[in-house]
Amino acid sequence: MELQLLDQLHSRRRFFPARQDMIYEGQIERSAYILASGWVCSYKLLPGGTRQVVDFQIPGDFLGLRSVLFRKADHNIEPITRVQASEVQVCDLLEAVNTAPRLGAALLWAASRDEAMVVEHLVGIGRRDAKQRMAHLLLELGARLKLVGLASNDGYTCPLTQYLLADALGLSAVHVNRVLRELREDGLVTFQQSKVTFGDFDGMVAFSKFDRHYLDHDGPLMTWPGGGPSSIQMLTGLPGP
Amino acid sequence: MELQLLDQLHSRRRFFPARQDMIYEGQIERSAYILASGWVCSYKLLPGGTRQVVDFQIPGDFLGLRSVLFRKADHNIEPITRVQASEVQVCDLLEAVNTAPRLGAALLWAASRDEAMVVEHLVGIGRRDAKQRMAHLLLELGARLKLVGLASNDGYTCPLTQYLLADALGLSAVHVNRVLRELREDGLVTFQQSKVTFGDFDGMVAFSKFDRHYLDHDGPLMTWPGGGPSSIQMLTGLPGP
DNA sequence: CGAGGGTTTGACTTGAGTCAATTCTGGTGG
DNA sequence: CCACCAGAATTGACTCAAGTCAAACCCTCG
Repeated sequence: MELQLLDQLHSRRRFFPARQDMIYEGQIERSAYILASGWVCSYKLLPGGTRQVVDFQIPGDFLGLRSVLFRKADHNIEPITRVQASEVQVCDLLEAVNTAPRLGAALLWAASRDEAMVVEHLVGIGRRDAKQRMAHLLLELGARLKLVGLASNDGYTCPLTQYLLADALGLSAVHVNRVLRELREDGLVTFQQSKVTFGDFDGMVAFSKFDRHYLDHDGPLMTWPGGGPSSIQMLTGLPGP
Repeated sequence: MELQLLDQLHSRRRFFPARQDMIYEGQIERSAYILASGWVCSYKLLPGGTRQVVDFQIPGDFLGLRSVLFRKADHNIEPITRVQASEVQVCDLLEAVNTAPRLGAALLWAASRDEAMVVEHLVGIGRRDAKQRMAHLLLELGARLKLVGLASNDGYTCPLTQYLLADALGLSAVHVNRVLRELREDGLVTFQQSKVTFGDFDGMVAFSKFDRHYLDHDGPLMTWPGGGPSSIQMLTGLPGP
């Protein structure tokens, strides 16, 4: 029954060209999306023109939850590549949650997982140096992509520019370039031609003190009778690894 | 009826001495708290001994939601002062949510508001310089304290040390001291003897580009029939301003 | 009144930013 | 198929914000 509802949520599938905001700060019409293909980033603009990328989302991610819950979106969401996504409208979502309370639990859990990721990002920017931050980010993206079958331990395809990396890591684009060169010279990772290639995966993990624990908290605490797939997979309909 | 449930949540009231963790990373017993008096901070430790304070909580704040939803707490929570708080146990919370679905909506909304605050913090650390970050933090704390009647536009009592400020802002304690001196010399704020005193409130707002918008998103989208108080106030039982 | 946090300051170092010039690349239209 | 262009990546030289180290100082509370 919940599955049926989820199918409905997936009904309105749309395409978005790169660089044209799907959601912008202050927007009133509220809708969320489930990413089917392509990458997007959520960011905030500061007076002064600089911006801070809060997170990147990849296929399978649910995005814009906060813009649905609040009256107005409090951040922007922009496709990095051409993107295919299922629109989820407020009313549908509300209805679904009312009909299937466990879906609400899954949402709450998903929101918390989101927050955990933002917290990890915060910690990185606050207390790690540029090189570690970069290594950490590349590993995190790899781990997340692997969950949906888009990466291996060797590496993955990555459409991010050095400007985007800079805005995510709180660095300047120039410094991003220097840091990437250092990592390459250390034989840890190579990021060229839109490809991330790990030269020494274990070395990366050790160097960046990467602990993927925060990515895979177990599913929602209100367990499904019969122990189905994790809530996030139910939500997004993507297969596991 | 919901009110009755909330009363139950407030039943187990406890005291905690300063500096002794209420929740620590990896902890299995899961419980959350509603802060009645005193200040606490939630933080993460990094290998290497440094730490990053994610947020401070003040009376009326609900804390530890993520530590309840996940199997293990993913961060630490430490009282800064002696603290009085009502313990909320997982089972009670679950029961309450099951009995009153709207409470679940309120929780979801509260979690999102939390995330919005962390995002704002992230943006600050990523893209604002030390002086602006400090000004912004002092204003934010002021705004939040005013909501529960603990601050005026003139200032407030603040138990934070310069070390705590440093760990929150991603700075060194020494630099925090210098930045506070500069702000004082500019006539914007004074922070001495555990008192924050605004010298030029409007100047502060202008200088730090403070926009309190993110603090007061309107209540949960599933509105209470009859339009009662906002969910957060319902949750915490504290009066509005 | 002494001790131990917490605060202040100065002197020096360093990670990261800025500016500016080149080179590389992928995509486009002729 | 190729010349061309815009955006992206690279690199060097210089600057500056913030960190580190170290030494006082100063509350406050037992």
